[in-house]
Amino acid sequence: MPDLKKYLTEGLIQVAILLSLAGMRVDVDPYLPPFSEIILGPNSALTQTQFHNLRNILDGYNLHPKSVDLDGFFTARRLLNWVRSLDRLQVPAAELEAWLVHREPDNGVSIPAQVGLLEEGGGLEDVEEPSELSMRLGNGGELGYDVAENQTLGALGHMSRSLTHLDDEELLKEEGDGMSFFWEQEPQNIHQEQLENASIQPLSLLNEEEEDEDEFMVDSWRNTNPFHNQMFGEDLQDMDTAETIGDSPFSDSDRNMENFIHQDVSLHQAALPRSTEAQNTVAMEEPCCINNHSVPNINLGSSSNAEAFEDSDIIDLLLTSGTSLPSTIDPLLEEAMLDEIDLMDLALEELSQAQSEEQNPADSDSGLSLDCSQSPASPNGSESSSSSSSSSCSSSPSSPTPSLVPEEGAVGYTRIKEEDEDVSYTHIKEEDEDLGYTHGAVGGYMPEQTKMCQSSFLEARQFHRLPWLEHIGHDHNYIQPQSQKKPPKDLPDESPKNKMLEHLSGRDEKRARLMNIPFSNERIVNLPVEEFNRLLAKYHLNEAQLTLIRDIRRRGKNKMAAQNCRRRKLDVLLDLECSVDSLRRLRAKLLREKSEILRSIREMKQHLNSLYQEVYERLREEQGLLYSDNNFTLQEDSTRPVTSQRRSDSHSRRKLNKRQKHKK
DNA sequence: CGAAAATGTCATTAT
DNA sequence: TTATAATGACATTTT
Repeated sequence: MPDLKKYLTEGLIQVAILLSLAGMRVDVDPYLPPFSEIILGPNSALTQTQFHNLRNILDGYNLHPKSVDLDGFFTARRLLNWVRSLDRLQVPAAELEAWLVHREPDNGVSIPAQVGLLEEGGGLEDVEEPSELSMRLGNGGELGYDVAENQTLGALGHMSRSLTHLDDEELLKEEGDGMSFFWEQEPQNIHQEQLENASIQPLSLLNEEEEDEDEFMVDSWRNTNPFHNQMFGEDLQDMDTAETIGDSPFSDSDRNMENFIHQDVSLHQAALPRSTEAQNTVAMEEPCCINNHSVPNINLGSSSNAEAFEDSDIIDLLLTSGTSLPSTIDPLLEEAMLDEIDLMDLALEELSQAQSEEQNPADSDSGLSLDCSQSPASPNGSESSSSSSSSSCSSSPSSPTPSLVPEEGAVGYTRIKEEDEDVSYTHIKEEDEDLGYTHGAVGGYMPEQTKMCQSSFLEARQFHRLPWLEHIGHDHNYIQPQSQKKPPKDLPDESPKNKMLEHLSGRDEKRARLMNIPFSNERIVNLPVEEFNRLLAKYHLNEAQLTLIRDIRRRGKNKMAAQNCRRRKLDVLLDLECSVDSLRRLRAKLLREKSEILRSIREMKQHLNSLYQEVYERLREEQGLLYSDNNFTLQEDSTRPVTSQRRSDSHSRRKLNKRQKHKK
């Protein structure tokens, strides 16, 4: 009776605390330490076992002092102590929900597994299941287990599935092992199934830069793994294993997944009661308080609040890795990275969004802008640039230009040339050489103008920068060499007509006129070599004229080449910027996913922890035994329900099995 | 008028 | 070998 009274008192206190928390919606974190102390303190009195004494009990064990199993055993003991210390916690579901609701915001995007259990249909089933279990327990004092029940475990179905193939012998696992396996198995179970996702998802993400990353991640996560078991990514695995090793020295190389699973299954059945959830929360928050000396300081307990939990948990995960991780430094680095990452995430997110907002428009326009900056000089160049940009634009927004400029890259160049040539040809045919100076040149560039005008208003913007565009479209590009640059200025003594022409034409054109070049600069520049040579041969030109003509041609071509070159430069620059942006977004996305996964892992562990608690609680209630985990273990096989057995009976046998497995 | 950007030109190299 | 494109560097022009 005194014990019962004690339990009730504790339960009342806990309920009161939870209600207050839920009602007030106050940040739980500050309350947790005292809260857990209040709850666990008394319980610990009942269940606490002197950890150092446990080693004495181990005499029967055939464990080598240095063997991992031994450490694992101790860890298990501590875990069990902790679990039992929580056994009396009974919290209504409503309270639990409140708690979870409160906690969820802390986690931000992620939704804790517990929440999922409560909120989702499967979760409801789970909640209801316990009643059945409790009845079973009440009747037989044993935890019944069968596959069918497992399947009803909704959220836990994932694990249950794996449980179905467990061997009976596996059921006999010491609690410690169970716990350790519990920690260890998760990764394996999950990883094997999900590694593919891990490897694939990032890749796919590359192509999904624009999608809603958060939702995608979370949804996929939930869908694929109701239990949030899904883990992908080697680092996660590493962390998990590391944690296992670190927390529970049970770094059994042969992680007896089956054993673990078995217990887990039975635990599921027993843990389904809502109180479990509450216990989970409590357990999560105050693991070490139970037995500071004995509790394995499950990293879960290390951090009670969500935020601190996350960071600390990650840290724990990373730091606790004793052997599995390449080095202990890596975790530290990773931790630091994670901290940075979280901040970076936000920053990048905002940045990327801002950029996307700016760039998308700008991007769509960027192509235009590029063309604008590039095209003004030469339409040919614009097309060429568009070609280059188009290649980049596939990834970069600059691509829009293609619509304006259908031609592709080299094709664009050639085609443009042909076009120009055609135009020039027509002009040549239609015009006299005299006209060629003015109309010829103008006509030659007309296509350019039209193209430019069509390309975009931005291009037009630059048009008015170019006098020749504003007027007849004369290209003063084909300017004479520097030696010839001065002369035009030195020739103010031209007739008004010449002045006008001078104003309209480039210096090269003026120079050509002065030299009496019989054809337009445009033709000089744009004619193919054959035509050009034919043209030169057609007229009897002196050496000075030929030199000038060749210079004009060279400069004109180089001018266009320079324009193309600059255009390409800009395109490359834009492409790089786009690439950087997309990579940033991808990085942020991956980081978010990573944190989400870590969070899910933590939650899963918490949940399973609570399940263990629940199992022992049930056993204790039904069997009326205040046995300690030291003396009793859970046993189960396909033919019998879960039973508690004196450890002494099964101790050696289980160890034997374990060893055999090790050997395997 | 000066600064910055845009454009042109030359020299060089590659194709 | 020639013609031409590409490009860095510098000059000139434009804003």
